[in-house]
This record gives sequence, structure tokens and C-alpha cells, in this order.
Amino acid sequence: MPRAKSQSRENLLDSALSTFWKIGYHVVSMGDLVRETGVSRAGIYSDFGGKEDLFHACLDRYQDTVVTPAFAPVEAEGAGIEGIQKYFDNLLARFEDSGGFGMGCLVGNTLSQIPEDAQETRQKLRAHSDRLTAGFRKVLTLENGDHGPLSDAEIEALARYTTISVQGIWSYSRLTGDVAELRAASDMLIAVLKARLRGTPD
Amino acid sequence: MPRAKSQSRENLLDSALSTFWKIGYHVVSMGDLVRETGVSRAGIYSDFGGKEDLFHACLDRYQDTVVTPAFAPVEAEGAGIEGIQKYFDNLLARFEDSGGFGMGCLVGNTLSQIPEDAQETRQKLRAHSDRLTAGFRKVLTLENGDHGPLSDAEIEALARYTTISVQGIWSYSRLTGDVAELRAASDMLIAVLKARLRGTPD
DNA sequence: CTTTTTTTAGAATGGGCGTTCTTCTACATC
DNA sequence: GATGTAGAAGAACGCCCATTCTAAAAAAAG
Repeated sequence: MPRAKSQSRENLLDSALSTFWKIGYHVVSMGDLVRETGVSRAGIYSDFGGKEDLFHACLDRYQDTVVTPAFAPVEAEGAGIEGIQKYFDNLLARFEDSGGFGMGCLVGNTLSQIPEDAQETRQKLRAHSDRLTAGFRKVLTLENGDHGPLSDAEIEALARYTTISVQGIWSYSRLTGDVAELRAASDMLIAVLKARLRGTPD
Repeated sequence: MPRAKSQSRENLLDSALSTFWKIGYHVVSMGDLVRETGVSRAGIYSDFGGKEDLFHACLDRYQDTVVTPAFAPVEAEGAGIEGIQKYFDNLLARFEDSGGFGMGCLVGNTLSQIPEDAQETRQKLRAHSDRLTAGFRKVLTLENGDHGPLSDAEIEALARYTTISVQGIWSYSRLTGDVAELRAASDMLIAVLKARLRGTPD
């Protein structure tokens, strides 16, 4: 019955993910993980090899269980700007569920903690960032249509800008307890995108 | 001759600041600080009391020696939107000086690492965020003039949004080695501000 | 039930941590 | 030159870390 093990492995990953997310890689100890996941030390080591490998597995699981569902409205076939709006709504809902301060984004949190030579980790963070940008680019391209005001280069820049701003909002969610502040920022970002799609004079 | 001591204290702070900035509070060890600052353990403890107090002192020094000079064009009397542009130029210049990846912003880095109950630290981060927002608010108010298109509430939201976006750009500077990507984002932000000051239809 | 394999709890290990304390050096004052 | 004092170096302390190992329990297979 290999099902049981693979299921407990996923529970382990989920617990570890939320622990890393909440307090950060360096602060989490293996003792914390044993306590939080309910899995023995030997079990963790035999399944993942060590703390760093476990963390990498958590980054992957974060993509699957957090980013993919939340970002689905953007990545959906034919998604328009309302898909981006829905994505922001998902983030705000997650913030409200947390009560008090948010946990931010695991990727953004990690980004500010990795040493310069953590190449594998940085590559995963880069992949996340590129994923978001690709989603926004697709939506913006579709909304812009064949004869919209934006060139491909402008769409690219706007998509990257959106990714960067979203990370800023995520990050700020760790500092404020007020969802209205976050909503104001995400509304502003949406308004900016709409205005540019309509062709704003600079 | 108390001069010597107070000067070495500032050197200590500067060294500690750059160490914390580069690799983050939790990763820096007292041994690192002794090595980097050239000050004895006893000296650090007698001057600052401990690692956390030293870090708080570094956050304050960061304001004085990094934020104040870089942000001066925004906080200057009568500063307009070109002051914000100059501020971004300062950040980009700092990024280019670092060669390779940037270090981001000490405040943003710290924000993603603090536990929920680190109240004194969080308060300093909040103060930084509010400082930036106040600077942007002042510029936007002046640019908007008496009969501009923006209400006070809109200015407030736009100022906060600018702060959040800037933090996003800072954060992204740890992920990219390409100054052009950062410049594109800051140019976009400037264009957004100008467009809204000109009265953009949403 | 017996045997074999897997999984567990937790002790052991070696090392690094923040902090304190002791010792020694260097210099100012007389 | 002798004495007193501040500062530096680094040893010492107790604790916690990631990782490994051991021995017992639990589960699976026959």
C-alpha cells in the first residue's frame, strides 16, 4: 500500500511549506519540522535528504498548491483583465483568512534571504517570476488585440512591471493589517493596466 | 578624546549595516560581525548590548546614511516629479555599483524575515514605509496643484501605491542582474504617475 | 504466530551560536 | 618608571543546530 506513504509525504510537505512560509528558511529548525509535520527525523531525511532539499520540494509544492489555483484565472484560456482582478481577489482573500498580518509570498520572502550563490533556489524564484510575467503578458496581448495601442515591447514591459508591483503588494501585506490598503493598491494597479490598454498619453 | 570612540562606533555601524543588508539578520553571526567590523566582541556588547540592539541601530543608520541621501530629491523643498525620477536614478546607480545582483532594500529584506511579534522592528519598517509615502504624497500634492485632477484621497492612494511599487522594484533587484529591467520598471512607474497627474480616464 | 521489513522515537555527535568572562596589552596620569 | 584603567583577544559556557545512528515498535508477508 504505497498510497499511505505518498499521502503522508504530501501532508509533510504541506506542513513544512506553511512553516517555511511563515517564519522563513533560516529560522525553521529540523526540530520545528518534526514537531509541525508529525514525521520522524529519520522519515524526513529518508524522504528528502535534508533541510535544503526539503525546502526546494516546498518551493515546488508552493507552485502547485498555492500559485496554480490562485493564478488560474490569469492562466485560463482566453482570460482577460478580469482574470487579473480575480487573481488579486484571491490574494486578498488569503490575506483576510490569515487574520492580522499576512505571510507575504514564499517566493518574495525567500528572495530577500538567499545568499548570492544559492543558484538552484534563485532559479526557482526566477521561474516563478517568469511564470507570473508570462501570464500577465498573455492577458495583456489578448486585451490589446491586433490593433491595440501597445507594442510587443510595451506589453512585455507592462507585464514585468505588473509582476514587480504584485510582489510589492505581497511584501507590504506583511506590514499592514488593513486589507483596505492592499485593495487600494491592487485596484490602482488594475486601473493602470486598463488605462494603458486604452492608450494613455505619456 | 571621545572622538575616536564615537568615530569607530560609526565605522562599526557601517560595517554591520552592510553585513546585515547583504545576507540578512538571521544569517549574520556575531563572529561575522567581529570579523567584518574589526571590533572585539566585548566592544560590540558594551556599545550596543547585543545582536538585536545592534541591528536596530543599523536600521536607524540605514535611514541616515542610505535613505536620506537617496531620497533627498523627493524630500527637498518644492520637489516635483523629477525629484522622484532622481530618486530612482540613485537606486539604479547603487544597483549598478554593486555589480551582479543587488542587495535590495534593508527594510524590504527585513520585512520578509521578521516574526509576527517583533514589534519594535516592525515599527521601524512601518516608519520607513510611511516616510516614503509622505515624500511621494508631498510631491504629488504639489504637482497636482490647487485644481489638479486628483483628490486628496487619490493622492494618498497613489503615494502608497508608489511606495509599494518601489519596494517591488527593490526586491526584484535581488533577482535580476540586468539594470535595464529595473529601469524599465521605474520608467513605467514614473509614466504612470505623470499620466494620473494629467488626469487619466479609468 | 513468525519472520522480515519499515518506521519510529530519541540518544549521540560534532559543530556553531549568542553571550559572558578572563586575561593580557596599551596607554594615560602622576 | 610605576600605577591605574580602558580596550582587545579569544577562551569558556550553555544551548541549539543539522545530521546520523541505534534500538524498539509497528506493519507486512509468509
